[in-house]
Amino acid sequence: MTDSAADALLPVNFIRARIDEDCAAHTYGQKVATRFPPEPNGFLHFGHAKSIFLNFGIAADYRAACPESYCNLRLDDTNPTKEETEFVDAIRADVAWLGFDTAGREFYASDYFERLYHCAERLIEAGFAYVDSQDADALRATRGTLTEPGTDSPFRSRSVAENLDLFRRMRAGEFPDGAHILRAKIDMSAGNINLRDPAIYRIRHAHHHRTGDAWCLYPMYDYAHCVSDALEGISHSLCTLEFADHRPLYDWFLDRLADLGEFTRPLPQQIEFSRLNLTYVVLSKRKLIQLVSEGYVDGWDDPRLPTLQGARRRGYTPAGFKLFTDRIGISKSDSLIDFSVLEDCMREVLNETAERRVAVLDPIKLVLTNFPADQREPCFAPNHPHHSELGKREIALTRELWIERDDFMAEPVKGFFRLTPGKEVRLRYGFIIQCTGFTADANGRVIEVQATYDPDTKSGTPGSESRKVKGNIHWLSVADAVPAEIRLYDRLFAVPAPGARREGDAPERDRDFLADINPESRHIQTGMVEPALAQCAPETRCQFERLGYFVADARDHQTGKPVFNRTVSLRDSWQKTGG
RNA sequence: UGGGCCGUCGCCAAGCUGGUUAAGGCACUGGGUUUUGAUCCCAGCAUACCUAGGUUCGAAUCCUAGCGGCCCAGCCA
Repeated sequence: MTDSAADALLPVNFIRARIDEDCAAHTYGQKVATRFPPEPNGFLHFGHAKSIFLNFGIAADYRAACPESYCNLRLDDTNPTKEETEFVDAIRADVAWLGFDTAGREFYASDYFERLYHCAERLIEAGFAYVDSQDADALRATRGTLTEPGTDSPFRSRSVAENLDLFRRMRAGEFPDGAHILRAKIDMSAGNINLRDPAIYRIRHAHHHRTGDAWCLYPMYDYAHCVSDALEGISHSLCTLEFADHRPLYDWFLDRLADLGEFTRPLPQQIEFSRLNLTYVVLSKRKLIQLVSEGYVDGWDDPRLPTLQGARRRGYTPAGFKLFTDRIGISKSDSLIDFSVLEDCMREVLNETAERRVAVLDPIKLVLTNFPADQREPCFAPNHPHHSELGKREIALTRELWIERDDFMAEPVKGFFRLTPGKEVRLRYGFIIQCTGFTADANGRVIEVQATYDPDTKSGTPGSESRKVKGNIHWLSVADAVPAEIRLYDRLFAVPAPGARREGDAPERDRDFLADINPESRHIQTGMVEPALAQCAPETRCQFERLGYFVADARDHQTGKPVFNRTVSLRDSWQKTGG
């Protein structure tokens, strides 16, 4: 039970329990083989991250017990009208970003077109498939409904010879799109609609991103997927719950093909788990496409989008996603994870790894009236409070400083313990100061705060600890601070379930998810940052002390012209309590 | 009288070949540390497992009947 500490850290779920048995019994020899099979018709989103860590994670973990284990990246490109190379490249990059090397393990369903075709002929020869010449409307009309059985096609009893001839001519390009399809001959009265003679092949005179114009006949998912799994020696084919109804079909194809000698047993087995649902976002491909194409966001990598590319630009980390997927687990129950769980995971990782820096997002000037105008007092700020090995850096304190507008209140509310007239506060890593006054413009807006500092209270000097003040605010010297573009992001949607019906809405009818977009999801402002931040590389992550985690924008940040995106704010129990 | 899946603490989630004090995490609450109202540390947090019956010495775990939720009628994946 307690073999090692490492065992205790491995995720526990029903899928791993199943695999444990197969692995121990060597059902599939010395391997556990999985695959991650996205269709290259869009960008990967947070839901895919769950699947990636599941599939690649299992292959990695089981190598200890079954050394030949692997996970394939398979591009499921069986529909030439929707798929593009651009997406393939993005998918590969995202998988790599999450930490998985797919070198030598990258496959395409389109690589198997010839083999798929061959197997289809075998199926026809064995009487398990036939060419149907009804049009799409007729097919729909004869499929039946959820409660009524379908009816047999008039073409269902064509001879093997005729089926084979037609199928070959379909491949040869003799027929236009839609003229015929190849169907599995199963049972038009099955309660499971997927078994009512499902389509196996359709004619599509279309250019495929990899096979070009070599084919005008393309296999359907249900057929291509299980065969692809078998060809790749997949042992456990993991997919989401909505495919559970397809499992009988998955097994039907493979069983028959195995009987015909095309595959050897044991055959791959499909296991379903529930997909990720997150509050305040949409994870449907259709809706993401709409948000991008209609300009509600700035592109597929907009930091507000739940795409992996967006997350990366937002400053989210692969380790954060790993923590998240471990934390939410794998099961078959419909779950709805609060977005804050993901944010907390990012905070947890960033807290450990991100160096601290100082930035003032909404600056007002603070003048230390008893501080000499020509003096520069060196102060030392540690780069990480828990990791002294990361060193410290010098920041100079001068007479004129920038402080956060929020850190001063002319008339403090109850519980406010930062700067306020007559009160003391510590300038972080500097001195204790006392507020002596402030000046406001004609509109009553504070434009400057005055204070005096106590030279005997410098941080790090003997005795400085003895004087306790509750407030502790960050600051930047006016002389040294560099202006920076700061992009503050909030949730893209204002409600937990975008597009969902709410109380008072007409029944049985969803609202337009676009109406739930949060108009305040992005604020761009100019703040001040410490000089070092103007020199850092794009994608550098750090914590702006007391504010949150930020990342130098991958596209727009330049040396001397800094641009930072807020990844996530720090937790704030002051704001939370309504202060 | 269609088929499939699910229902354990606010959110996740173990357990479900019957016998455990019903794991664990997150959130939350209280206390401690702290020059980030952050972090960190300690403590607390389901006599209860959708409901109602039944079997049993004993049921979250087995049986029956209900209730609730999700998915399926693409020549999409």
